[in-house]
Amino acid sequence: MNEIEVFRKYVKESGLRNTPEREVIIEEIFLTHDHFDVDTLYLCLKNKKCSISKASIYRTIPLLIESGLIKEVFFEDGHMHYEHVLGHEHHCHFRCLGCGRIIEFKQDEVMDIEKKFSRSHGFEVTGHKLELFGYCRECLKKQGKDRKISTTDRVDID
Amino acid sequence: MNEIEVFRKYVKESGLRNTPEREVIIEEIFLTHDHFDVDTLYLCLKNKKCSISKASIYRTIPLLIESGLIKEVFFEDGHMHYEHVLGHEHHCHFRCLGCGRIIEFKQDEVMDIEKKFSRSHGFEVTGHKLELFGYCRECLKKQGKDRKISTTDRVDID
DNA sequence: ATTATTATTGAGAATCTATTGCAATAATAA
DNA sequence: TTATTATTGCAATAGATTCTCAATAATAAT
Ligand SMILES: [Mn+2]
Ligand SMILES: [Mn+2]
Ligand SMILES: [Zn+2]
Ligand SMILES: [Zn+2]
Repeated sequence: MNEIEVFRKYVKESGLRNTPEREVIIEEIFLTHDHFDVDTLYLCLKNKKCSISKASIYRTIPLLIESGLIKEVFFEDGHMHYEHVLGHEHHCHFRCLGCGRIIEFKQDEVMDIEKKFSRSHGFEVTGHKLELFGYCRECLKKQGKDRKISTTDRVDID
Repeated sequence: MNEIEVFRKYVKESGLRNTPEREVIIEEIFLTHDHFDVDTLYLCLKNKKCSISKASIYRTIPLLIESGLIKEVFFEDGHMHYEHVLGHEHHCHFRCLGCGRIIEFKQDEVMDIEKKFSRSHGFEVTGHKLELFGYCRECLKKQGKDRKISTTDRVDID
């Protein structure tokens, strides 16, 4: 099932109605793997002459989250940023405090943390969000500093 | 050094000026370990007759973050929530999707993830934010469901 | 196909959060 | 004590999101 089919199934089961506007929004979101926000999505569609009102975009986003197509990634510059989920492996984010760049990385160890916490508390853990902060290599170079090597660090770089 | 002393040092070194308003804000924040937002902080102070304008609170928060006294914890209900840092051990948060409750927990394994990422990318990692999502025991009971036990789960509960 | 029902749309108004301009005040240094 | 200027409170403003409402259109029923 692709994203459109998933959404059609979702609206049917929820007693909602599908519309061309919603499918245009979904198609635009799944064109790239980039993070996005409401305004850039709105302007993208506007430039492509398939203009959709901001109200409709704001009203569609909760449906896309509910149907598992997208999720919130981070809040920045006064508004939320999203990414699509379907067909995009789960990953974590590193944010460079110097240049603002976001780097994605996969990390299976977080699953162990989920399980450990779930066991010890008797809770059901359905997901997580992990964000690392720091400085990317370019920003470290720019400052003339190399990465701080901690004493517990291995010396060989893999 | 307590929080007031840390802040006095910070304003001196930054060429700013300390004020009674700022110290009242800091004292209120460090009265409890609860998460807080601007509005509850504002109303708390208003009720205690040491009213301070919202503008001053908004202007003070970046200074408190910069001086390491507080940090952003999560964005919810359309605005940011904070917690104080000094004298409060670093921890992660579990958010119950049923009742909205936030549960704090400590988790050293994230440090390993930081180091691993730092080594493999040559970045400097200065911090992280880990949030788990799911359902707390009370919410699972309310739904008549127990926690799903995955096949990889150990059976003995520690 | 036609009709009835009602969810959805777009435009703008309203709301809410956060920032900013400004005159009065007050913290620091001279 | 005086001079300098950061800070304050208030109100105005900006920006993000939600809401109102009339027109439209997706679905179900006939
Ligand atoms: Mn991502
Ligand atoms: Mn906390
Ligand atoms: Zn960078
Ligand atoms: Zn709960």
